[in-house]
Amino acid sequence: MALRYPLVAEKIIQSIRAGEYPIGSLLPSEPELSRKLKVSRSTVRAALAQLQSFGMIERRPRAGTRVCADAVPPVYVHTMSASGDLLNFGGHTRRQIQNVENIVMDEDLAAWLELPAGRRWLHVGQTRHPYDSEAALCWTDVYFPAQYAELRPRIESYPGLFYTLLEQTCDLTVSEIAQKIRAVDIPDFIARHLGTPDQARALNITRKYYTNTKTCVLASQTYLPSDRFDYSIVFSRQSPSAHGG
Amino acid sequence: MALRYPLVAEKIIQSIRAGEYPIGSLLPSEPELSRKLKVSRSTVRAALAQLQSFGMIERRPRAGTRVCADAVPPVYVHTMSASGDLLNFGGHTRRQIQNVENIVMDEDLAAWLELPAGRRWLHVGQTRHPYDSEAALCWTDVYFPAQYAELRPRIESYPGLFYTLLEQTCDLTVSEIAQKIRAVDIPDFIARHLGTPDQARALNITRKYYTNTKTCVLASQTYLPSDRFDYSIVFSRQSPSAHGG
DNA sequence: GGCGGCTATTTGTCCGTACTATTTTTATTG
DNA sequence: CAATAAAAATAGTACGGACAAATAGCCGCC
Repeated sequence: MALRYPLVAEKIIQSIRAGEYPIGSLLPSEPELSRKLKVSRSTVRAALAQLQSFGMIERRPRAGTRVCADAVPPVYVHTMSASGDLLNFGGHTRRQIQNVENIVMDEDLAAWLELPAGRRWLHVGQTRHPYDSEAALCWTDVYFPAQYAELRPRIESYPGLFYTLLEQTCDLTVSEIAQKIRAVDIPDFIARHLGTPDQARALNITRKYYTNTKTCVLASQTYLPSDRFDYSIVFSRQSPSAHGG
Repeated sequence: MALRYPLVAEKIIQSIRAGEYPIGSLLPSEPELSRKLKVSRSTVRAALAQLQSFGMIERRPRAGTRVCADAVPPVYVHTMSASGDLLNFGGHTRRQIQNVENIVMDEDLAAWLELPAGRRWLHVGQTRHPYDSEAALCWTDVYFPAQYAELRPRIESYPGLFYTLLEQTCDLTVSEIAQKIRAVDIPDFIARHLGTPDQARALNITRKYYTNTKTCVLASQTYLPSDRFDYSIVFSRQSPSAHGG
């Protein structure tokens, strides 16, 4: 028996290539494809999931399916080991906690982090230093949900990354990290800690850590003065075999 | 409304950790889990698909589901589709070439791009615009090695990404992309093109494209004004091999 | 014990229906 | 004409049922 959803996927790909659904346009809706191709909506969805895994379409809930390529594009992968650290300071720096306090997230901070305002969080402000100097290299704000207050006594002494502490202590699993990089001016009080001139530029990296239920269990933002840091990644082209399906 | 399948996944993970389903053992069958957890088999399958993407279980048709880890392996993967574009402008912008010229790379530019000075390159300056406006959103400088001058007549009309043009025309394969992000001031002549105030901040993204012989065959840098752009990435925790639909 | 065949089991696939939350479009109002 | 409200459209989720195909274990048999 011939599986249907790969055939449906192939048919849609050929329609895209034939110009029926040009790049940038919306595909017909799932029920419409279901009627047109005479298969159930489940089968259409399985086919579209395959196209999505190929990177040929972008889907947005309640807004449609957009064509973004007419061929299976090469895929580049950046693999990041958690112990290998999310930034470039592997074991080259030590952490220095500057303050720990309970806060209610105000509107400005909530807008910047793209989180709901009004909730209570445990805020940790920290700096990083080279092992051979007292000079601060960068500043990080970390925000734990207030419900995880049990973490507080362990924060100072924990040597690893905070999200691993969270996973171990609170019995949860981080399944996704959303990261945003912006160019900003360094806030004055951070500039004083870091010894940078006023109006200096920095990379601001915000991260939100999510469980598989899409709950944000940790947020952080790091200020990297532009005279000391950049943000580098190497993407490698993945072997085509991984596409097999 | 609480989604069910992530909750089911979490419940199974905790059962595994609690020793109910030890590593190496078979999970109960899908219908059995469906009865036990009081959700439909579809929901069980969605949950197991998530565990599989985490690399915690192995599934074999008609042979069962085997537990192979009691924790999510600490690997985060960022998959970047090449035509699904390296930045956030999918099909939403059009390209406008501003100038094409042969240059010799001077010391300053070479230092910024971290490439050897003195070599000859073909430089292309371009802007990106929304489809419904003439206003320029961002600026990109692209540098081809001068030996690939055969590309020049095709640059204006080629609709896709330049590195794919390079691959097609010059019979080579890009196997690695090195990317660096920095916070900068927008240079004056670019600020004039983009209509941004003087001294405005921007993200500067430089990319170098390498073949498998570690030869740099393309370099680019993009200025993204900080009032219009950020750089977002989502890292997913999953087994690098698991990519199918 | 070893072999072969039968059977229940199990995942993968497919169908049709229903509901939800949000976006997009249309109609309405000031 | 702009702002607002209502309606339609859409992807995501969830349910329950059904069939296919190949495995694994069981039985009897030699």
